[in-house]
Amino acid sequence: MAKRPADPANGNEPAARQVVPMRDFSRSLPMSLLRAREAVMRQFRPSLREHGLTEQQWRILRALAAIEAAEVTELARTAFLLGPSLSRILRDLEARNLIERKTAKADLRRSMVSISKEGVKLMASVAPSSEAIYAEITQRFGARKLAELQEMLGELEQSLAELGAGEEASAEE
Amino acid sequence: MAKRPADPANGNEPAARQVVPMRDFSRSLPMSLLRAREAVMRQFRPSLREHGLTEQQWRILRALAAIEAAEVTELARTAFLLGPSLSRILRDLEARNLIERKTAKADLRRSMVSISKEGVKLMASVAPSSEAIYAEITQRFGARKLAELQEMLGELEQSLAELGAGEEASAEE
DNA sequence: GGGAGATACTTAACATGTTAAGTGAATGCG
DNA sequence: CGCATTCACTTAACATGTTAAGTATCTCCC
Repeated sequence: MAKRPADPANGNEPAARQVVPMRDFSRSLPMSLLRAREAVMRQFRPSLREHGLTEQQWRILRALAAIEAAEVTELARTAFLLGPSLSRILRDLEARNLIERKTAKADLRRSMVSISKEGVKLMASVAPSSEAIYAEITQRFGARKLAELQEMLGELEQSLAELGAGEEASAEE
Repeated sequence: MAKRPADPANGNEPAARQVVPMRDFSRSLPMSLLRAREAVMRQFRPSLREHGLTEQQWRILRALAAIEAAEVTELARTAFLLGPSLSRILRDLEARNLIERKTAKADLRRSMVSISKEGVKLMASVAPSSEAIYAEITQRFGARKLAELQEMLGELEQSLAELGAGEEASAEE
């Protein structure tokens, strides 16, 4: 193994040091978004946890609270969850009696999901602290800036929505 | 009661309809961030997938490519992964010979992780398309707006970092 | 009206997120 | 020195993300 010259600073022998040219990793857009979201969610998680809810379960309850009932697919779109995740979570929420399910009469494939009374009660117990946290975030960051940020995020989403739609050219089979 | 009046439109009986007052769900900051990030990652995932890498594995390789070697904890911070996730992924990356590990001589608890030659080779094969995608995103959204967005995201993170640090007053034990 | 294809989910399998507990090694202090 | 504490990581356990398959139902066209 006389393969490498001695390393002056320490006994290690790194295989590479900036061999592949790329942007600074920590400043990439995905990382920025990830970190920002984590910073926000970190504020909410403890409160949700106290009430025995995960972030996703909370999303589902919130989505359901605003409407009477929804098909699973529609709910997935609203709560921004993939079908399989939603399936599992609905199973658990139903077991906890937080939601109710009934298959549609007209189309036996569809099932209509709605929040139960217990679900509403749970939501009511979580909402105040959740709203308080959101208010605190808004105040810290600034309401105007927050609105601007959300505007930009929406535009970003728009820009990319067009992109991801019509092209599956390269390595699809 | 007669808790609820009959529902005129259909045979269902929803337990609640906007019973708990909350902001419009789809416009909450966490959702905006989640959707934006998903829109971005959707662009990258296919390319990574072709090379047999997940998003997180790619983050680790990128982080390692810029430095010679790093302790696991340091790497977790850089790649923004929790310890347990990182442990598993490192185990797998090591099995695939994409990284190398050696325990530090001075402190047997620490292990120094570095990217291997194979790892560098793999990175080199992914980087071009990854950079191209990033360039496309930048162009679509606008370089200036992108910079602004990242600036705001950083500020948001800052605002909340202070908040989450010094307070564990309420229901901690 | 019958069968091919599309739909609405659900299951399965594997990877990661998240919290708690475990393990071995270093540190500090009596 | 001895031992409790802290530290760096790993394992474990459970929930979700992600893709692929499976299942039942529905649609449409011949």
